[in-house]
Amino acid sequence: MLPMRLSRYFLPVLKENPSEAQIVSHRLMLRAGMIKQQAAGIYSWLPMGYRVLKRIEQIVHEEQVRAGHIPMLMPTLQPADLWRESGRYDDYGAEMLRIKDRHERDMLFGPTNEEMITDVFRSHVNSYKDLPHTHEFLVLASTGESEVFYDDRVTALKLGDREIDYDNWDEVAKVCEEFTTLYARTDETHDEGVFNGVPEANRKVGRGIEVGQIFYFGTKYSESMGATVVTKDGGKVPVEMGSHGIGVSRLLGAIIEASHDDKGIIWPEGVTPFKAGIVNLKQGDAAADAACEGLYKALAAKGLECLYDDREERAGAKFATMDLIGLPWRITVGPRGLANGVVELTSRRTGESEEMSPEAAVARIEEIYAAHP
RNA sequence: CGGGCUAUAGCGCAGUCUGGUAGCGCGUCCGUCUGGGGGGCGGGAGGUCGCAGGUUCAAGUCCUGCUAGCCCGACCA
Repeated sequence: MLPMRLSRYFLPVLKENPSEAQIVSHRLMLRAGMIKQQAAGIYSWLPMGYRVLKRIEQIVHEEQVRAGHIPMLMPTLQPADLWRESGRYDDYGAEMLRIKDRHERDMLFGPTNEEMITDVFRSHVNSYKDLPHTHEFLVLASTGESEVFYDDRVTALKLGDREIDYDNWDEVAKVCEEFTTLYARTDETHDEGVFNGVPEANRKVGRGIEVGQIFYFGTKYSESMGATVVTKDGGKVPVEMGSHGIGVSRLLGAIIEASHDDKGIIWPEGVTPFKAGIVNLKQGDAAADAACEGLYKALAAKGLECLYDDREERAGAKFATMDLIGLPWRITVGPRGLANGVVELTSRRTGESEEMSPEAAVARIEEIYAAHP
């Protein structure tokens, strides 16, 4: 997508804190014009928020595919009959939205997809030969949004950098070992005694946000819904099942929780909605306007999506908006600097500024993002 | 589903106790001076006070019922 002029964009920022938002990430998303609440727990993603959401989704998707996932899509509107088979139609209470279609058939708004995938599976997979050769499921407790106690080495794991041969039992076992032996608990399951066994240098206590989980179902769904395969010796067994997921929108919130200050969001380069912001300090000044246009086009030519604040606003208002929405880099353009042939490149994270020629600024931005494809 | 809190202009709030002309800040619109961190001055628009009943000469304010939102819990992938 091309760079965007703020005067033509839709960015409804709020100067004051909405009263209903208590959590800092929620507050900042509302203030930065990323989301709009439509009902309890139901939000519209406004342009700025949508860009970040899609960006994170894309990263997660790419990594999942790299790890061997095969994407597919299942309906949210689901027939009640499948849920009756698994027994969950009655287990769920008012939490589940139940509806009837025009033929008076019972339908539901599926909060999850186990019944769907089990039905797909049982329709098309009959033999053990059709199954992938997975050796083990890893089961992690959900972390919740709470205090967490963990061994430092848990977060030091660098999974993306390694190649694993899933047919090699020893290799897989080694990874499992890495996951399952290190201590990592929420306050609900925390054991002070065991935690004290962790080397003191690695002992960490902090706030945790659940952004994903892994569940092991066993044969809960396969048995009740008849998802079986024929084994080597001709027998019939229900398949072992499990699931895992990443909450993309929650991940977005977690990033803000971890990366903000009192002025607003600070986007990491990898997920920022725009690579940089261009602030024209004196809209209508011939030199400033021309310099901004030049930057805007030069960055666009290099495929760098930036946001040009070309509004008729005071400098202070433009700075405040940029700080709030959190673009990691800002190019400030004004008559004063241009008289010396320079613009200012400012890091949102450190607040440090550096004066340089417009060409040098473009080169720097390009260089910075070469490291964040 | 339980417990607590809230509802007044687009947003943030006062006014409710003690009933009597609908207020403030921000935003917005017009004009003007400005122009390197949410600017100054002048002028304007904008509200069936969440909804429905009731008490009263009179209800934003008192009473009853409802609805919506927020927080905590329960539930859950």
